[in-house]
Amino acid sequence: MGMTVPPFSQSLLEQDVFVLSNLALAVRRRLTERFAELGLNRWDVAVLAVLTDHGPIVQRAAGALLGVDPSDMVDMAERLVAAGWAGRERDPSDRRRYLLTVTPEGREVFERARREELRVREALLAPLGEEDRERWASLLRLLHGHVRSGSLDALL
Amino acid sequence: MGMTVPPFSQSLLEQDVFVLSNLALAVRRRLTERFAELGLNRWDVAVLAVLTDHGPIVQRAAGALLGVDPSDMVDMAERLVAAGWAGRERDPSDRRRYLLTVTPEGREVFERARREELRVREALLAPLGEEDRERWASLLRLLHGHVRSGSLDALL
DNA sequence: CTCATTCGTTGGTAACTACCAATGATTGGA
DNA sequence: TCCAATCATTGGTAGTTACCAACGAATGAG
Repeated sequence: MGMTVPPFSQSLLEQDVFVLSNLALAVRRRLTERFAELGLNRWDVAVLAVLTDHGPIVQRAAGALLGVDPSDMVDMAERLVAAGWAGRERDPSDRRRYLLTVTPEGREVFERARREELRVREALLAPLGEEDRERWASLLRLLHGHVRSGSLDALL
Repeated sequence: MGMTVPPFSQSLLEQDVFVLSNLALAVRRRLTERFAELGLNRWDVAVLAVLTDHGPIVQRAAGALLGVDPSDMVDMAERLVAAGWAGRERDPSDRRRYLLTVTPEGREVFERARREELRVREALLAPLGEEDRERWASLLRLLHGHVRSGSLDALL
């Protein structure tokens, strides 16, 4: 029996937080590998998502949406521009600002990234039936919203 | 309305892998903070769990159980020994080896860590009813086992 | 016009994760 | 006895994430 993976300690498997982190890390790693095959890293995808959803957007604002420091946005934006996935132009009405836009090529590669995410998700949810998939999706979003709303802090 | 957290892009929220990663990261951060209040980092807890579950264990084997490089185990073990949470003795039958054991103080601090995990878990699951909690726990472990068994690789 | 503020940018720090090569002490097999 | 393998250890590299201070260019308020 191909037991390639080292078994964890029972004491760790009892900790939901540990299991959750471990699961997320493994899946994220998979997806990151898939993204890499498209020449994308995770930040590329995140920024492309923001540009796709929020039309032309000021570089600083895009960073704020992702919780990224303005100084760290510089290279991220530059990467996308260099790859031809994003356009960067001075805001005519405020020449300090850069307006970032997604290019057609950017939309295309982002679509491919979405499809990769779907494939990884499918592989993850493979052992689940339709009902369980819906429960999982529902619980996942519920908990995510709960945590992001800050309620978690209040309860601790 | 305290909207302190920047809203994510819809395109990112549609990606389960992203949501999962984000959720796990936030919860893990919380727990890491709690651990820090006990003077513990995440590796301390993980190693203590291994020592608790697998009696006296060879340092290298403990590392293997956690997927940690032998060279990286050195400092982790040293930290626990210095804190009085673990004992480290040469294996009488093979003096190359170190046998790591958890001390009573180690068991105690690990128990406290477990309680912290429970508190963070409780805060996370606060919006869920009893039924949903069981569903969540069940799905979480099912998916974790699925991923760790390597089935995910095969399906991609 | 002056001045405080904003924006992008440069450059730096710190912690963490994940490797890898080499070495001395020790072991066990040939 | 000799030699290959094992174990802990040292020291090194590389990538990621998350900060922070400072600066020039540009803006807008007064």
